[in-house]
Amino acid sequence: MDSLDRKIIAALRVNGRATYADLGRSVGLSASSVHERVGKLEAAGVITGYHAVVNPSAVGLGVTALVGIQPTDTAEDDDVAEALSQLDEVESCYAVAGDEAFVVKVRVSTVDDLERALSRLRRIAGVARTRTTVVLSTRFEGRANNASLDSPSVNSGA
Amino acid sequence: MDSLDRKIIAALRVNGRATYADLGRSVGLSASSVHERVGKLEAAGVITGYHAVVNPSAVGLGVTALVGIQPTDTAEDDDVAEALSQLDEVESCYAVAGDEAFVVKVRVSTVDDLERALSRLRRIAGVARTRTTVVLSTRFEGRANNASLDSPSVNSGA
DNA sequence: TTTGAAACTTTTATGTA
DNA sequence: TACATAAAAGTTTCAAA
Repeated sequence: MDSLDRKIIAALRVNGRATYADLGRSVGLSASSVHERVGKLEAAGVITGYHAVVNPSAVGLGVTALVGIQPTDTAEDDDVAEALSQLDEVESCYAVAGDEAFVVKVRVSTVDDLERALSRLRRIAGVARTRTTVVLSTRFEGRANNASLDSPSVNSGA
Repeated sequence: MDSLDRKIIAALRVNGRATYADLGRSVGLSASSVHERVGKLEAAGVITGYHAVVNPSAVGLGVTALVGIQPTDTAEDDDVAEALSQLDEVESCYAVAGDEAFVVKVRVSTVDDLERALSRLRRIAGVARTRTTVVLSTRFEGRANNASLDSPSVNSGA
């Protein structure tokens, strides 16, 4: 990964639909070179995908909550995570340090749906308690950290 | 928004670089019709952008933490949020209900960097205390909720 | 690794139903 | 709206450097 790769990545984080020709113009390479580099970045697992971002309210998901999951004494983390992944409302799932095993992000339409989702979460085997933090507004989300792209990365743990 | 729009959105969430021709094939519409619909979805603010997703470790951001921000009595939320947005390490910022004003997601290279980031957070005017939850592993993140796309959305709060 | 050229595909504007 | 068409643009492959 050199500085050109980092520039290409930064550009694709801003606009995931940028054409190779566009990218080439902005980094000073031919479209075919960019194509080659992007292919390698994808193959190396540096770029893991491209996704359209949708306004959650516009698709009827106006309610967001962060939920800490406290496990029972005998809970198997992997089983709990698997069960969490089965629930459509759970958008993200982080295994965390502390007395909670996971923190998940839940998105639903209404507070009624939130209530139902929480009761579903609590019924998962291995879940002892949940602690819910309701999101009042999303100030920003999923922003690129460009600090990491300005300087060569030491850690290539792809 | 009809069922075709929802299918197009779902497809673009899975693959943000799908061509209009691809999308047309998968929803049974011509490329030009898809182009027209996607343009409208973008203009209406339903689709807010397209982004490449990068493996954080591969760009040297292997340490993630969720940090609750407790405000001082006199803190102005908007000022705190603005200050949070100035920090590169803060990837997402949610205003929340409860005794914390915000929960933020922080991404850095090392625990040393995390320590520095937290001390930076605590120095923000209006921040009384922080509560940090270290992420041990990301089981999944930013997954599409397809439940919202199966049925017509009532809430079009774009 | 980069490039330009060639073959192929997609995009995008226009006209029509 | 949706579609077909066609010109412009982009993608992708490949041989050469």
